[in-house]
Amino acid sequence: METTPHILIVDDHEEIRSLLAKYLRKHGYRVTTADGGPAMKRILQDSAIDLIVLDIMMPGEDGLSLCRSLRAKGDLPIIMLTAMAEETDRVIGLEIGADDYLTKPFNPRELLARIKAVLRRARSLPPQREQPQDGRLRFDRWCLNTEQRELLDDANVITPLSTAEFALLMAFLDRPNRVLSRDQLLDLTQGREAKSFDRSIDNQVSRLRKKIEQDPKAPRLIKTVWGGGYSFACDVTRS
Amino acid sequence: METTPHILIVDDHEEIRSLLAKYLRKHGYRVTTADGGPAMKRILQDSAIDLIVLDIMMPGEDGLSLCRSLRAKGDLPIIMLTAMAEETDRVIGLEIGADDYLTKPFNPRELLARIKAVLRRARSLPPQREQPQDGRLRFDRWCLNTEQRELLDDANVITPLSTAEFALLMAFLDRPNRVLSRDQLLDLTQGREAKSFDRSIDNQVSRLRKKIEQDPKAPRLIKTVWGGGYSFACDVTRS
DNA sequence: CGACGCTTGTGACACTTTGTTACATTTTTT
DNA sequence: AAAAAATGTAACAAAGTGTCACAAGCGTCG
Repeated sequence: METTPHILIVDDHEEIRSLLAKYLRKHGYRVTTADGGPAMKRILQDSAIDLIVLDIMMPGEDGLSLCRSLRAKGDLPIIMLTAMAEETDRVIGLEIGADDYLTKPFNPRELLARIKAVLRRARSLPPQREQPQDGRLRFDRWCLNTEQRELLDDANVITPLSTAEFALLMAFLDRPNRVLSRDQLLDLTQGREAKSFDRSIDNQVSRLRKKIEQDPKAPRLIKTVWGGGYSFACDVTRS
Repeated sequence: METTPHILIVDDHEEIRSLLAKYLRKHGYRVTTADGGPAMKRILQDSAIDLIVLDIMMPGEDGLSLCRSLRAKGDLPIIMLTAMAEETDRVIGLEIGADDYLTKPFNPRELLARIKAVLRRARSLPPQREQPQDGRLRFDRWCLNTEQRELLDDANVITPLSTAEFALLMAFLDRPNRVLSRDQLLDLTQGREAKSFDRSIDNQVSRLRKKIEQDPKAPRLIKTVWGGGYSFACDVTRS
């Protein structure tokens, strides 16, 4: 079940790309390279990339904005490379959301160590990434078919879910046993920010509870964490 | 409920400890310090630490082995400090499982940036931290299901607990038969510091006693330690 | 086109949870 | 014994939450 991590190197210098690629392959990784933003995006579309090594200094759309847009889409681990030693830029890189950075010139062995460290972190993340999920999530007495967006009970009777309810349930099922704030849920389900006094998540939770809880008044699956948000208190298995 | 991250600094040099503590506090973090492995372990038991800054060079059990043993227990974020500039040692630190490292002397501002980055990464992780076992804690005539956040009596009847009551009970159950100060309990349950004349813990204890004590007026489980705090006087078994 | 149904955000209101205050009580100190 | 410090808890207020009703948006179907 453990597959070799697939690393994407984005750098405009051919020699750096091939040097790093060779080194990382020698250490057992799968490596793909891209010479800039467009190539990177194409490859991300077509492959299951586990980590990106991204040069910050590139012609055209530069590394920083690429990093920003990557971060906006998902949480693919990013290690940034920078030729500048100035601390300011390094700090900016981290604040933008890179998981780590290295200053050129660097020892490939150190890059390797950091890749390991970052991947170790990322591996314990729910595989929410561009994994289209094979499609059946079981929890409690329910089974959610994510492809057909159907919720079946143990007698295979369909309970219809609206779009928003499905999105909310998916958000929970991908992150069980964690407290998710209303902001997070809003972001996960609709990709938008909360207005002031936004009660839409509360309502969706209320509606979802009515459908999946045996006793919506004493919810066992979707727990309220006072002052924190909600937590899906149930084990989820894929099949 | 956004709580301030609590950082533990482990270093045998008093001046470094106080310098870093002061700097990080100025930037809004809660800081506790330890002068070595034993103190570190004690503090980890008693507080809700979010991140450790760990010096690699210390007398006695050194930083590397401390890091290793920490990593074995859970995935508490670790940033290592090293006096050696040799790349080898830095790399070893990362390979052992530190999330990042800094070489002394370093700019506190850079430590700050790395703390931010590591915390951000850790926050999106499932809270796999010292989550003890599968989640059934038995004590007295009760059984607490930590996953479902349900308190059952010996007849399997559910006694509802509020979020704060559950957190308080968990703090006690993880540390039975020892005195916990109000400050510690506040930290463990809410990750915050006490205001002056803060009586919220007293109230929560009072409320919790009403639910789990047979005679709340003569508590057998949650004992008051006059001038010290409270102690959970009961054996707890996991199952 | 228009009526209908479904979905979903908003506002309203009741209810719950929680920290604070106040005061009685207990424990320690003087 | 009186005073001071610490604790228990009822009562209150503020903040957070559950959910009903309603309206706006949207597609369907006649």
